[in-house]
Amino acid sequence: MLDIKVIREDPERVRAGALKKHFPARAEAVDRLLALDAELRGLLPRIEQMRAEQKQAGKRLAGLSPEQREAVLEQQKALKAELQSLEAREKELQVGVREQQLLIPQVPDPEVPEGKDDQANTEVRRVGDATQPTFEVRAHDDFATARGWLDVERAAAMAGSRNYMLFGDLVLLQDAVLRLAVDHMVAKGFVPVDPPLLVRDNIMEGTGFFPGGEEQTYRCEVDGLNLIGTAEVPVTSIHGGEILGEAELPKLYVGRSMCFRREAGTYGRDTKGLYRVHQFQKVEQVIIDVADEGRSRAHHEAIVRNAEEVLQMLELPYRVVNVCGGDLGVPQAFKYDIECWMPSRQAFGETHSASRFYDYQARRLGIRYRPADGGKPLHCHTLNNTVLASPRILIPMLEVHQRADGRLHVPTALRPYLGGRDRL
RNA sequence: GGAGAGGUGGCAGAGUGGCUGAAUGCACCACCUUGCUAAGGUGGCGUGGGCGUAAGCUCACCGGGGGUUCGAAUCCCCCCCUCUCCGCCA
Repeated sequence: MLDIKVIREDPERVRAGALKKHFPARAEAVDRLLALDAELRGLLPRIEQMRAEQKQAGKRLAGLSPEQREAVLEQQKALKAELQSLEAREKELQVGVREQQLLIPQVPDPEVPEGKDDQANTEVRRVGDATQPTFEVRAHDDFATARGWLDVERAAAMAGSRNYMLFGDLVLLQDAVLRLAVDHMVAKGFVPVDPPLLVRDNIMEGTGFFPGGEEQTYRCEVDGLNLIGTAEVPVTSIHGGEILGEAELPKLYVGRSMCFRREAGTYGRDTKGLYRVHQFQKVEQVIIDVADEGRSRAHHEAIVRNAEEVLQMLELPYRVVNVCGGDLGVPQAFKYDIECWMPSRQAFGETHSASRFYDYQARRLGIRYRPADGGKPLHCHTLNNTVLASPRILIPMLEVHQRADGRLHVPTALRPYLGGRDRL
């Protein structure tokens, strides 16, 4: 969430930010917040004064008093009754302020393009050769099914649509790309994490997925737990509620986990193949560092490069796009997507998403650090980016590396993970 | 699942109804001392909010939420977590 002081100082900027992200309803939360906040601040001095009075009288009463005690007690009771009604209102206001504050989105950075949806994203750079080969490339799912590597029908029969089963070499290939991604990040000093997949509501809230993302989340109601949609959730929350030392920062983590998404409201979109599915595996990089915009920006560029390096090792053509306002999530200030070339679509398809949040998540989660000079604790900055998500990454793998003979080319960097094989 | 014990400031650890926002130690910050990456001395040092140009004043917070009381870290209830023992299962 945003610092309430920031909202008070420049509500117009915050409101404009919400509108740039195409969240008109959330923009209105700014006004509701300010109204509640104003009432609360009007009430607080009165309440505080009464509490101070109560405290003082109580202390005097402690020492000694024969029957004078009775009179004071009467007064105290009257004071208490009045105070209680004011406190009830205070409580309401505080809850209301928090509710509205959670709804208010992070303000997008100035260089975020205007726009309603991904059509308005702007290309930053394009890497690799996306030209079509001479033979006719089969769509990834047709190809994989023909090879006996994929069965969507049987998966759907037991689990519904948007499910899949992988078999044989495709399972091994998936493990290989995931492991390559983890190894790449570990070599860069990231600590690998195998996190909980089921988390409490407050963790979903802290990372900005709740409120708002409930529909996309599988929930285990009897236990009050939610299946994570990304390792970002538990990994960013590792230091929730803590005050770190500046010397410990930055924290570099690479989470590897299953991810689950309901994909509600996406009926009819991307129904074919492995593009949009309910469960997948993802390697995710997370950085927690000091509150410095320049450093956040530098980290952001670095984590995009990390993902690009993996794609280059996988010999996949891709482009990096600057995500427009309407395509940004609630907590993000800026986001790059990486899109891999997908021959069957004759288009680039999103495979990665790199976000910076500044202190938005850290404020919600209570991740702070004590500056080296010993000053007051500050909220950290957080960032994250996909390193690799499968099976979506298998789409370009199966199409770009498909060969005329019906076999699959194995990129050099991947061969050590597949027993040295160069074709599958 | 059953039975106990416990959750206090960055950490360790006192505190069982008002004198406690909280002893003490460590860590940390500032200054001083000291002939050398050690040791010592003095002072400071929880977090968040409100009011104030400021100095400062004030309120809340001792796992979370309710309650008792004029007054709760301290008493009662519910929940969460940790540890130990038993059971169960892998």
